[in-house]
Amino acid sequence: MNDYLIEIIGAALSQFELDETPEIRIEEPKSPEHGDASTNIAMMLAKPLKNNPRAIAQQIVDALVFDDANIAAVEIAGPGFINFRFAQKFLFKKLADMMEAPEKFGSSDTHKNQKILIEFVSANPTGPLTVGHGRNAVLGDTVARLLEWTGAKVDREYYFNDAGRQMRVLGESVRARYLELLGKGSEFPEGGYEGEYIRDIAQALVDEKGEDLLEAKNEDPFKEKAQQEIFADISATLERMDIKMDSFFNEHTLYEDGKIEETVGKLRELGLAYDKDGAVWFKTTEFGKEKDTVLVKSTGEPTYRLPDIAYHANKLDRGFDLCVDVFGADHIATYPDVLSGIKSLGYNPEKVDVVVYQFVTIVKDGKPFKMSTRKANFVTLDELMDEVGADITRFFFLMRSPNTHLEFDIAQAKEAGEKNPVFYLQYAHARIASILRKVTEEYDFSEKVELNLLDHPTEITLIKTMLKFPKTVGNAARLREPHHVITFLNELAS
RNA sequence: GCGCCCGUAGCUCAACUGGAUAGAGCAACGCCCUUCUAAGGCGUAGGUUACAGGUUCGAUUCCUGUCGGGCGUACCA
Repeated sequence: MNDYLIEIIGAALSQFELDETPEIRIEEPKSPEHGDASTNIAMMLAKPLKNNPRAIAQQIVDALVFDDANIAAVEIAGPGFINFRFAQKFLFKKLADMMEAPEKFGSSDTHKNQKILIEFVSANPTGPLTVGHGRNAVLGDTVARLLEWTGAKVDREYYFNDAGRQMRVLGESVRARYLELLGKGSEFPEGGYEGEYIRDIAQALVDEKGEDLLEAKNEDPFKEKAQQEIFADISATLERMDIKMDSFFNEHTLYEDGKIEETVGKLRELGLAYDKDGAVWFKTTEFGKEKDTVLVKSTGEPTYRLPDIAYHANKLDRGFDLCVDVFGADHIATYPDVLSGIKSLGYNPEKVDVVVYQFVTIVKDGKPFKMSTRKANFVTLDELMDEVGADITRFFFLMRSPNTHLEFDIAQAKEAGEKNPVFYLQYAHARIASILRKVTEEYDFSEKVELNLLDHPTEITLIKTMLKFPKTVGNAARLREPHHVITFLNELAS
């Protein structure tokens, strides 16, 4: 429809002698009094034509030639808007189109033929997923679905690292609990993981191996067991949320392939990496940063930045047209460095897109619930789902724009009445389903349906609202902001 | 200090990326229903969009500055 409007307006504009035709933009007015579509073109032309907008609008309208099967009325309003009212015939035609393939309604091909990799969750296997990971997981999965709906081929990838300091501490923590369980009480490592799940893993080891591990030379067997158990736990949690990963990428492989070395080497050649104080530094000052950053510590161990750069290069090497990363606000600092890195290596940084989300606060009994991972009084994603269910959990995580802080009110989520936005929508769905069931008992829909009977103002409004769905999906996908869909559903249901 | 994000009704958040009269849900207030409590129904009120400038026909939206909050600013991830 917009294309049609642009076409007829464009034709009407030919009466003016313009050096440069401004872009004709079609908008949907907020208020139904202002019609179904609107353009500000007359206001845009006020300056070049040195005439007042309303007069220009009048000239355009006078020259407008249109098919009255599409448009019922054209009005000039306000400072110079030209408003169009769609003909009912047009709406019914759209409605009929929609009913041709209802399950595809809203999908589009704006990302057709695009291969997109979306990386999310990416929690290292040091403990159960928390609510923070939950927002990440749901956001990532939903953005993936939106991209699929707009025609893309999407791969979901989980990036993790089972080496490194964190995992060592994890192994030590398990070992300490293991010794404790066998009555050989040792000191608990400083900064170790205190969560109850560590004890469970240790218990599993005691059950399996008895005292065999007392003589273990290092924490490796403990680490391995922990990783295995925790990963199983994470996978189960994701599955519970109906999230399926296509691939898991272990940071390890970057070392095995020599990609880490290669990356440093290339950066050195480019003069962007240098040695100082026994460490290798990345000249981030070249990219507008205040300080250079460390790529490889003096211990020889890389910081996370280096593998991140190598990983993104790897993703782009795999031929994806777009790589989307989902991560929390606390990780934002590495992002510019990664972009600088891959740009230096000759990749197009525009192929990397980041969805950043702000933190989640759990509100319990009307008060924010303070969480600390180290003290293990965090709320796990599983606990949250135990409390309110998987669907509601997903919904609440999507309800808000990613870049605002999210308050997850447990009481509201558990509320079974209309106060709970999830139930509000579910009721709407249930009632429609019930009407459909009743109606299909009495009527035969294989016959042609007389859509013209749907001429009550509320029915027209409903049709118009429904027709906004494809645009909503498009926006949500493009902006990677799933909450637009929820906002839409609320409008539809009300 | 510097960087990113945010500041909208009492609270939690929308506002289709620059449009016309800034919208929902809680909470509040009023009425209806009710043996009481709870729930429910109808309705009302609630705003200088943090503040000050700027850009233009038009700003919650873009730019600058100020104030306030969150997150970073590690040879942690």
